[in-house]
Amino acid sequence: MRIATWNINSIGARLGRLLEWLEVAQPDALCLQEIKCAEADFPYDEVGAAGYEAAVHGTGRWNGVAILTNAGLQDVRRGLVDEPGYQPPDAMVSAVEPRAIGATCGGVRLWSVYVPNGRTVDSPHYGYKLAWLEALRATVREELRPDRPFAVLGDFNIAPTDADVWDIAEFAESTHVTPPERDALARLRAAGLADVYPRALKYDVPYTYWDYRQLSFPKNRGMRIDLVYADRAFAAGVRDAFVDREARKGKNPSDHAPVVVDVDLG
DNA sequence: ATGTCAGCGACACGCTGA
Repeated sequence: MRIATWNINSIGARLGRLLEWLEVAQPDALCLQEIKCAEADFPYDEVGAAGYEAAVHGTGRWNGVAILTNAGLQDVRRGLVDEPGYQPPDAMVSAVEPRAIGATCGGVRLWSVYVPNGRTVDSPHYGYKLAWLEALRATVREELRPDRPFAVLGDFNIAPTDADVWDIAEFAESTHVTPPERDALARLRAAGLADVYPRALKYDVPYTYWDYRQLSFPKNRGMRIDLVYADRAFAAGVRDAFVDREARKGKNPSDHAPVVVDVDLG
């Protein structure tokens, strides 16, 4: 089975690139993040014509996640256990955002997640990020079962180690590299998940994201923040994993590249 | 040089989020 994850940065702006990539890469399941469209507005017909069913969790302008598959779609679950919402400083109430969806595809349990960015360490969005990661851990603990392979794939907005950013000195005051964020990843691993580390098809480190600004992609000023966290059964079946940086090239790319995993599951 | 991009409300481009 080929299973992939891709922060597509708007399915409306990227539908052509998505259909082209599905044709070339032929994944059996694809976790998408930042679709930026409501569930009812998802391009089901175009994706269906390419051979894929879609489970979608989205409300419109921001965020939004989906799982596409040609291996059968079952037991779709939207949102996390006790998922926190984001409460902006001037807002009266917090709002839960569409950032997580789970589904079983061809016997494999998959979650597509878009972890909150955090913005800055002193922002309320940073605390929201940490609380959201705790809810993700609770959900993983509830979902892990011995009878089916399991993986959480998505944009975690955390670089697991200093080597996962182009220059750690540039991140002295930044989110994505702080100990509390990395501790949250460590707790996911302690719950029974392993980081499926992909091959880089060029350069040394398999970055998955390059900012649109400052020629970051040609200069390879990237970050590895799109991760595949797999349980023991899934991880044991991994035959190959790589970042498809070709998808970051050319006209109208997303700022993220897909992570592709080829896995044999009994 | 912020060497960027997307969506929104509104219909020109500033604002927000990344």
